[in-house]
Amino acid sequence: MTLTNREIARIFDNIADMLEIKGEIVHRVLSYRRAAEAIRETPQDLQTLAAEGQLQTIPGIGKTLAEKIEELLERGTVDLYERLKAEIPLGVLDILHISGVGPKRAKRLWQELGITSIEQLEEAAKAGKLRAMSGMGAKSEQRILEGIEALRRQQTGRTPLGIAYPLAQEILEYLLELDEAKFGSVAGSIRRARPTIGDIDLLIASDDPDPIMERFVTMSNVAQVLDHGPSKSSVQLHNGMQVDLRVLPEARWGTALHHFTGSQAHNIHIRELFLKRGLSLNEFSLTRVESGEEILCATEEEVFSHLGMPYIPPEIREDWGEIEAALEGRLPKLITLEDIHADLHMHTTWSDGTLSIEQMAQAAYERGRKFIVICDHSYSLGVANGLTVERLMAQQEEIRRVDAKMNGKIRVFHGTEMEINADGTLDFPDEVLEKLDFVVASLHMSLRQPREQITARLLNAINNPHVDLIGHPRGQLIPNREPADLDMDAVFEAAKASGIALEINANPHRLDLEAQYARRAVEMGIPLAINTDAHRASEMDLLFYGVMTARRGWVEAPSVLNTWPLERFLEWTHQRGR
DNA sequence: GCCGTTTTCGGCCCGACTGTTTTCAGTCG
Repeated sequence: MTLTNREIARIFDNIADMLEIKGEIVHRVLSYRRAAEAIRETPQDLQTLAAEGQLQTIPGIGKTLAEKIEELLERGTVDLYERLKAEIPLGVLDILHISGVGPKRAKRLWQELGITSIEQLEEAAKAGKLRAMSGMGAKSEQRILEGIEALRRQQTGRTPLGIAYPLAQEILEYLLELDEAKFGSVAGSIRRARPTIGDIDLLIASDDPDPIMERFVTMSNVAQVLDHGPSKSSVQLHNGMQVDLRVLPEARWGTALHHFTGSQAHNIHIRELFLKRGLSLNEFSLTRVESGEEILCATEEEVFSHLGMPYIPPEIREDWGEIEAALEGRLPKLITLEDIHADLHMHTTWSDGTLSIEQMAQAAYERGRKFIVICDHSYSLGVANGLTVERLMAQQEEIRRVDAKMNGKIRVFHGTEMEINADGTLDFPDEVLEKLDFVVASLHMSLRQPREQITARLLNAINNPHVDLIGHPRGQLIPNREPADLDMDAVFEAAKASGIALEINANPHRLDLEAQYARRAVEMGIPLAINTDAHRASEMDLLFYGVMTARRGWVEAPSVLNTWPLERFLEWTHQRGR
């Protein structure tokens, strides 16, 4: 059983933590952390890359780490890790996750008090044993206990974007009600549209921060105030989420928003470029290193312009090549919400939706869609009241009737979201599929099959000439269900060969394909579709999550079926054998 | 441990808040 990318990343993170506790130089530690992060973001399997000798093409992976990855793939572990584990109990690493405990304290707690678990630490803190250590007092003890509580409130590590984003907007709007607050923005990973969010970052422009900070730390949903200063405050909410608020003067907005949007890797790269030009960048300004002269930037555009760059959209600020692209004038023209005028995957009461065909058509029309495809489930998905062939054909009559009734305001087409069964078979035979306007095929069941089996299932659907689109290809549910163990390289190769499209499912619980896979699909010339998979009218409003995900994947409008004029869309489905 | 339009060796982004340190270390983002 070879290790997955995620498991290898986790081992590198553990190695980084242990090296840090040992007091290893910080840059060696950071190398492991950066490598772990890069591995998590890599859409290809490390195994494949290793076989091709391509591991060092991953940024942050050099000769040494490439060898360690190869050893991990072969043996399941690596000498360094084994030696470190023999030296430092793994429980000490758990303690590191407590807010207020870093490597230095974790090491002293372990070595001076023999504490190797969160439970032991809690017991010692409650017994007042921590204050015996130099540099630790009663307040530190209390803070650690609060940190343990905070960790327990935080049940799952990261929060889905679909929960964090509306919450962040709500808090921001509440704070902006104050006259002292001129304007504000959500920043951090929400602004970059990461599918899951660690904490909420908010930024407000003001010359008088105190009342804003006061309103922030006294919000009714605050469980605990973590920091409370004039420029930065942090709280933890009752739901476990941490929210950071920064307040800065309007004249410094550009540098501030850029700084707090990140990513950290992007910021570091940008700052290095500035340093080479004799400029130091922080959240307040640019500073000429020699003269100390300050240059204020009120907009992000100004920040980039001082490097001779165009504006880089936040969704692609991950140091995945956007800085080089900006310098060379080849930034993508990212797709926008306005580019989309069709939705090719939605449900009705015929299967598990809540509205009739006509109601969904009307709701889509009200949201400016020019055409939609009704794709209800097929019969093998019994829990969703999937359609038999007979009901499917009856549905077609109803769809034709509604399409006629809409009188050209919006076109309504007939499709299916056909089940790809556990044995790889499809629910409808070719002669049925031929009668439909559009065919989506999706995996819902037996998602934990071994890689070869589940990949073969999906390839069977991809290779069927009547299937136009694979719905939510990897089958993940954010935050709790991992994607299926698919050989994505094989999936992309097959999709390329068959000319099929792949979906970016806009529902924030799915966001599937994720950005890095969407980017790879586009690079290979595979068309995409961004669909809401709506089961009710309100879910049509989640389309922007799909668009943000696409933007993260450097996707441009021409690659996306939903941006095409109707004639071109119909032509494309025709060419696919209809 | 990575990496190279100043470098294959010697660098590696930058600042806020807290607590207990009488001048700063630790932690965090």
